[in-house]
Amino acid sequence: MSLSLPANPPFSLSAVVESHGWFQLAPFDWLRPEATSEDGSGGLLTRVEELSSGRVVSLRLQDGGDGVEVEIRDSLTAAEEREIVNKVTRMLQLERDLSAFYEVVRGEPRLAHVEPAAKGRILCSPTVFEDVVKTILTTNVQWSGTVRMAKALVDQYGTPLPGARAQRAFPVPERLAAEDEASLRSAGLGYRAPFVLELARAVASGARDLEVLTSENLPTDELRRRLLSIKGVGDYAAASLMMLLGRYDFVPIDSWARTMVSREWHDGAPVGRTEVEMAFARWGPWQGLAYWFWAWNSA
DNA sequence: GGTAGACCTGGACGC
DNA sequence: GCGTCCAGGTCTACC
Repeated sequence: MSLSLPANPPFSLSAVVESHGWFQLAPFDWLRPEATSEDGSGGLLTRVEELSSGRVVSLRLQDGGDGVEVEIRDSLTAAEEREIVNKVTRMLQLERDLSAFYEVVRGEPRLAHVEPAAKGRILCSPTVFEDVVKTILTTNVQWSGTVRMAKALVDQYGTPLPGARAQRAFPVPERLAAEDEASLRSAGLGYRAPFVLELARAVASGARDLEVLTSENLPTDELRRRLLSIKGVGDYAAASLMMLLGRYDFVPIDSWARTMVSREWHDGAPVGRTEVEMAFARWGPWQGLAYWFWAWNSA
């Protein structure tokens, strides 16, 4: 069966998918546009997803009209279909309205590319839990390490797709909560293992509700406070997660951000948090997006 | 509130 | 091939 989901214009699947490196993390798989069409349009995003009913399905997402076309091999119940619609809507931020952002950055040459290319949406996971775990996996490690750890979690703990055991979903909190720290360490998570385990157990037990963080009614300061209360989530990780949650008031400042700001505005001299913050402060509530999509001189 | 050291791993480098 | 050093954010203990 297939589902056609509309998006707030402008929309481009490849612009969302390639907004950052999430598409390289299991169980996402991305066939770039040049691999799927002669004119360079399109692209195919696939992902194995475990539904709350316990069923595991394979999703194939492609550009479709004014939104995205979702193809699922199996027939679904109405509840399962609703769940997939909700998850895809979150993954691709289909309902995000970025017209105010485009208005604010109009006239800034380094951001002139965003609106014509339908950039501004950021690829998310279907659940906040998966986004938080993966963000913890980005800390204090090079990107190749994040890719390796995400793959290990999926390969070792993800529920397989029926008939294709090599294809697995991202493990649900209950699955990770049943493990012990040594097991997660053996998956290559290192010192992050207790952080991920504690989070999974808190979510599985109901002690922590992460999905409530998607509520637009939650004040930004309160959202940040709740994210920082998660072990393993510091300033950088909280700012990154806020971007995924549609709050752009903070710039995720990591070593790359400091390097790029240093090259762009300080002739390569070492810079700290303050200089990065000052570089994007003028964009106010959109500064996170301005940073994210800035066309760096030296990138 | 600010700071130092520990955490873990892969990659770069020198021998 | 082996050993050493370093980079990458966050936590905890300490001042």
